[in-house]
Amino acid sequence: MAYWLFKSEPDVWGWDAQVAKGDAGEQWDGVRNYQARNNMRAMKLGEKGFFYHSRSGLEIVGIVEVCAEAHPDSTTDDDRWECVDVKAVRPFAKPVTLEAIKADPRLKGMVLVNNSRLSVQPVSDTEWQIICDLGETKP
DNA sequence: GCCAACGTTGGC
DNA sequence: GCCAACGTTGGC
Repeated sequence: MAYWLFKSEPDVWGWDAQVAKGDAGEQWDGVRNYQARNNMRAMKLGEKGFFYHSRSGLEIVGIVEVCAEAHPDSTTDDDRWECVDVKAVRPFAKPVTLEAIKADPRLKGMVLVNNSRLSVQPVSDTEWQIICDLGETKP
């Protein structure tokens, strides 16, 4: 079971908007980057990911779950781009800020720290556990 | 709002 | 196939 991290600017698509979609979820569209797309292709139904607010907020605010595996992105005719559907699972009791992640030596290897521009990233089991602990939220 | 870092494009 | 120019992302 792999873990992931999804980034979104809260002004465009934030946690509240995701929650409003309920269990039906919503497609994670608009990704136009091969690495991010490949990560989505690798996702399996039921896998979980962090929901991160980029640009303003800069913190992990909740947990989402993949509720549909990769399919064509309906926001473009370009068949190179695919997306998964995700639904909100639960919010973080305590959001985990980028600052806190950077400050934790155990999280030095995170993609979020080393390749901040990648919008859909893998998260290791250990990183998942540590961040859930920091957020006082069950994994 | 700025700008560094990164990815993509396209001329050669 | 190289690399300069350009566009975009995201932390600050």
